[in-house]
This record gives sequence, C-alpha cells and structure tokens, in this order.
Amino acid sequence: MFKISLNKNFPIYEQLIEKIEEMVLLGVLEPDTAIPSVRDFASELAINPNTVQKAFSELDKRGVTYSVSGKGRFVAGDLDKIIKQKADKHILDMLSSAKELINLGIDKDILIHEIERLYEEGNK
Amino acid sequence: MFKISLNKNFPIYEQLIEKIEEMVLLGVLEPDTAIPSVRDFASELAINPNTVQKAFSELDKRGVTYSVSGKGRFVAGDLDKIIKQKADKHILDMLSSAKELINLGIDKDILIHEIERLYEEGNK
Amino acid sequence: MFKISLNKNFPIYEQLIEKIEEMVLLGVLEPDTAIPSVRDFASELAINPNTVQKAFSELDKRGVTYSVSGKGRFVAGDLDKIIKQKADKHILDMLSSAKELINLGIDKDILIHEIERLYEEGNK
Amino acid sequence: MFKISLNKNFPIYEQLIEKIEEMVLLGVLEPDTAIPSVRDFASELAINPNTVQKAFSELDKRGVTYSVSGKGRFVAGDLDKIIKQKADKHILDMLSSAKELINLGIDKDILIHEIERLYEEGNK
DNA sequence: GTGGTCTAGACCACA
DNA sequence: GTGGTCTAGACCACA
Repeated sequence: MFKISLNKNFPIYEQLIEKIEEMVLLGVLEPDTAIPSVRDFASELAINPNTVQKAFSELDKRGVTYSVSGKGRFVAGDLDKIIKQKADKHILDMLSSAKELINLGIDKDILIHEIERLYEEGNK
Repeated sequence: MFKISLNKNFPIYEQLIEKIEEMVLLGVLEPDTAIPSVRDFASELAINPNTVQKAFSELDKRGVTYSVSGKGRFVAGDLDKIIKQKADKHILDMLSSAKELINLGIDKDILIHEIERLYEEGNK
Repeated sequence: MFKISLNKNFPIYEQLIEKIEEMVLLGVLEPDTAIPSVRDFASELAINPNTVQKAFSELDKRGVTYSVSGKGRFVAGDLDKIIKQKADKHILDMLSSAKELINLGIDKDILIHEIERLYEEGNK
Repeated sequence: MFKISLNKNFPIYEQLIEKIEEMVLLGVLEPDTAIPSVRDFASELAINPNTVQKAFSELDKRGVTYSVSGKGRFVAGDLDKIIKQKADKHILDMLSSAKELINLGIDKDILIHEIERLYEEGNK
C-alpha cells in the first residue's frame, strides 16, 4: 500500500493521516468508495490498530472520510472544501518560508526561479 | 524580551532556539556580543534554567553562539555558514509547500503572485 | 552491562554516549535491534533517567540510534557513514599525538614499531 | 606572545599550561630563565590574574617551572624527566587512537603511511 | 557570578 | 510501557 517510516518526530498516526488524505485528494481513492478497515490497515502495515483508529478519527473529523456503522468507512463525496482548506494552509506555509528568506536577504527572483523550475520538472 | 507560547506541541526550548537564532541571524544581537546569562533568561521568561540551558547548548552546537567558561555566552563571530544553511533549509521548505500546491492543481502564477505581494509589503 | 566512572571531568552522559556508540559500531548491538529503555538503563546503572535521556538524544542526533515514539529506541540501520566519520576523527587524534612526539624529538621508527606491536597483540 | 582561544570546553588556565609547557619543552624558554610575572601575563593576555596563577601553580607542580619567593618564577633546570613523561603520555594517546582504528577495521598500513607522511611534511 | 552536570520527580503524547 | 519535556534545586569548575 504505502510505507510507514519509523523516523523519530513523525508519529505513525500522523503519517497515516497525511498519506490517506493525499490519496484521497489526488483522486487515487474515489469519492464514496470504501477504504480498508482498521484491522486490514493495521495488519497490512504491521502497526497497532489503535494507531489506525486514531488516524481514521482525525480523517473523519476533517471531513475526508465518513464512517457508516456496520458498513465501514468511505471517502467523502464532496472534497472541494477540503482541497480549498489544504491549499490555503500550504500557501501560508510557503509564504512563511518565503518571509524567512526575505529576512535573510535572499532576492525575490531566486525564489520565483526555484518555483518555476519545480513546475517545469513536474511537466516532464 | 519576547513571548513564549505554552503549546504542548512546541517545546519551550525549541521556541527559545528559534527566537534567539532569528535575533542573531537578523543582526539584532551583534557578533561577539554577550547574551543574557542562563539565570537572567530563565527569570525574565519565568521558565526553568534547565530549559534555557538546553536551548543554549543546541545554539552552541549549531555554531550560533559560544560559551566561555566562567564568563558567559556570546554571539558567534562568523555567521555566514549558518545563514547559508538556514536559507537552504527555508528554500527546501518553500518548495515542499509549492509541490503540494502543484499536486492540488494550483496554478504557478498564483504562487508567484503571492510571493511578489509579500516582497512588496516588506518594502512598504 | 558496563561500568560508569564518577570522575567529575568525564560526565556520565558522555561516558554513556561513548560506550553505547562503541558497542554499536563494533557490532555488539545489531542494526535495527532495540536497545534497553531509558528507565531500564537508568536503573541498571543506578543513574538518573534524565542523564540517560541526554545521552540517547545525542546518539539519535549522531545517527547511531533512532527512537520510535511509543515503541522504544533502535540501532540505526546504516552505520557506514558514522564509522567513516569516527575513523577520520581517530586518524586526526593519532596524528595529533604523533606530531607532539615529533616535536619532542621522538624517532619515527619508535612510533611505527609501537603501532605494529599493537596490531600483533590484537591478532593473538 | 600567543593567542588564547575563548573556545568552549577548553579552560583558559589549561591553555596557558599547555602553551607555556610547550615553549619550555621545545626550548623557546631556556632552563633557569625567568618567565613573565603573573601580572604581566594577565595584562598581556587580558585575562584574570587568578587564572594565570592557577596555571603557574600547576606548572610548578609538574616540575616545569619553580618559583623563588621575592624573585619570580623560572624555567626548571632539568627537563629530561618531564620530557620523558610527556612523551610516554603522547605514546599512550597515540596507541589509544590506533586501537580504536583497529577495532573499526582500519588496516595497519594506512596508519603507518599517515605517520610517515607527517614526518615527511615536518622535514620540508 | 557564569555555565555545565546531575538528581528527583511530574506530566504528556504515542503505541 | 516508551520516549520527550519540564520544573525545582543542588553542586561543581572556572574566572
């Protein structure tokens, strides 16, 4: 499915949240489709079911998934709002880094050039 | 001096490291100038001296400050290398956010526009 | 496990770092194997858990070990880089002593003879 | 005269001991010659007289210097024993580093080659 | 007075 | 149970 890193400072349940959210937002998991159960996830990734449960609860809270008692858990039908929120957050993160770079005296053009380079690579 | 947030996910000693490093790299604290003692810092911010000590040790290790046994702690004389490292790290952070934005389908021009706006604000 | 000296000029946490690092680099502790917990170490050696924690944090930072939140601490999987760094450091130390001996007028052959004797002893 | 580094972890009084001892053992300061007074040293190097005093006491204890009350402090007349001790200590240090290198699997020839290179450089 | 180390013990996030 | 952070307070080397 995907890899869990046992790296320090990055809790497993947060990695789970991030990766599942990513798969949902990128369309790998389609809206109103069922996702694997807590047990399946746990045994597949060899991690504690409590950890999976914690990640799922957070995904439900964020509106990325919803659970139907007795039937399982599904990808949310309307993801637009979540994508919007996510994008806003990343914009803020990006500008926060950019601000630090301004403070260090890095020129604007260097930043813009780096971003354009990133886009070009993505289009290859 | 500056404010410490008591958010559990942002340890006090890391906030200290970040804020002092920022003041040093921005030139608020001048090279080879003494910084307040462990005890002064602790009482000023109403935190434990050990917590300050932990932050200071890390700043020493990073080369931002150096301690002189029995005399106190001083801002490092040569900060160029550290500024370089810091800038590299921020570039990577910025591109990481930008990459997420690409994946979400945000157009390049929006990112660049945001960055240009940030620079303009800084120049007001 | 091993002995801790209470010499004031050789902090306990540094002794811990050195001894654990040695056991790791010599292969006594195998890669990706768990090492005893902070609390076990502390009670075994009759020292404070904080002191063990300090040593462990440094070992993590050096890449000798890594900690998994909630699960414990493990020997790093890839030690090659660290062994290389360690060897470089010891070469410099050795040459530093050798240089002092040159300055004192000790003949080169005496040094080389001593080193060859050391290797022969190791091969017995 | 010489430079004092305000580096962490290397007390000023120990730097003094090392540098004066070096000058004596290398013959820069001749046997039974007077050395500068505590006051002269302190003002010359801009350090605390107590610190100089502490270094001088240690040098006396080691037999490198001797003080004549009312007349000052002099380089010892017979330095052979001290040179011998110093050399023995450096041999042990060198072998200690060499031993670590053996443990890390470094070949003997590399060590010997490094030492020979050091001697050649010294003879240039 | 200044930094560095250590102990004792509490509390929290995570699994 | 495991690691990480923090407080309170002691003691030491150094200047």
